[in-house]
Amino acid sequence: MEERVKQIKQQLSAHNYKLTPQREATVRVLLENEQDHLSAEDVYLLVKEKAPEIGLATVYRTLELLSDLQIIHKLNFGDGVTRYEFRAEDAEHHHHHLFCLHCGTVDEITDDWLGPIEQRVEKEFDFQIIDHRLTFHGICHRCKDQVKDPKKLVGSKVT
Amino acid sequence: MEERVKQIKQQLSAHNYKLTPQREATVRVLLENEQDHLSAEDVYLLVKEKAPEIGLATVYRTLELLSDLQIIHKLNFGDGVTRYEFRAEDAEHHHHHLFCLHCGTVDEITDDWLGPIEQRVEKEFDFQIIDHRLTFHGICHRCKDQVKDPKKLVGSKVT
DNA sequence: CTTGGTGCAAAAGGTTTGCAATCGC
DNA sequence: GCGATTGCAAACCTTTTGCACCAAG
Repeated sequence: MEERVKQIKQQLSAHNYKLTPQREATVRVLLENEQDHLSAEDVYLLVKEKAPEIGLATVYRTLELLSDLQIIHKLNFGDGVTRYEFRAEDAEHHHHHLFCLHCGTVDEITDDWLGPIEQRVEKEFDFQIIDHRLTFHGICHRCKDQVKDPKKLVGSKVT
Repeated sequence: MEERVKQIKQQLSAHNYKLTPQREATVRVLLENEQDHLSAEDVYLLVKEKAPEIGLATVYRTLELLSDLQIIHKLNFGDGVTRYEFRAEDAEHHHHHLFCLHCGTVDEITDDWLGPIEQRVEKEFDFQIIDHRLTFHGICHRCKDQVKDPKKLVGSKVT
């Protein structure tokens, strides 16, 4: 935990940015909720508990900064808000998401199925892959008993 | 073309909706630009050429309706706008997107690599898959000569 | 008539920006 | 003191909604 904060501090100063108290509070919230895929608003509310004076704009600016430095990832599941997650140092290309259409929860899965697929895409379509997004939309194990007609969930809000 | 309009008309009336002139104009624009992944604004501007009196809200309502009836798909590549594409009758689970981080163009590729992967996910994570999204982010063949440092494109606007 | 559909303008919701105040060398 | 950073409020942009009006059975 502390090492990770320190490491991020170094990444920031390498680009001439400071780890201000607001930025540190934001980073810590992100670290403490690493598997939650928080939205900016979520982060804001959590940071406020520790640093009540912080403004929403600062949170947005911090998230943007961390994203630019590739410390965190922006995610978009089409439900209207951007979410953020830490970038795994190496496993970047090997983790995907399970988005529950019923409760909106995002679970994470890890695997490296896409390696061979990416090679084919690069070759066959002359497309230089930098990153990918693979998300499965469906019903999570927590909701499966509550959903009678899954088809109903398809077209609606989510992209 | 005409058959497809007719077919959509039937799908609408099956749910007690009419194919009004505005809806028909919208559908035709979608059909005529089937591989372009248009945004609502794009559709609006194109429809206006044929039916200048149409309102943006009607376009949104029509797109929402078509999406609810699962005639079209909403897509979101994290660049701030929702895009729309026709739902292939059967190949639904077998097409993916190549999103160019430089020019924003979306190309489509078809394949069925994900079948076995989906089976594993359903089993291993007890997650009932309804749909998926697989998008490769990178540099398309049209842009590859203009981009010197692809890494620069990673964190920025796009999720 | 009556119901569904439309256009317009206003509202909503998430995100960004301008600017004056503030912080930390 | 000076440039970076912050908080606030206003602006922005896409999408949704309220409402009066229109159109077709």
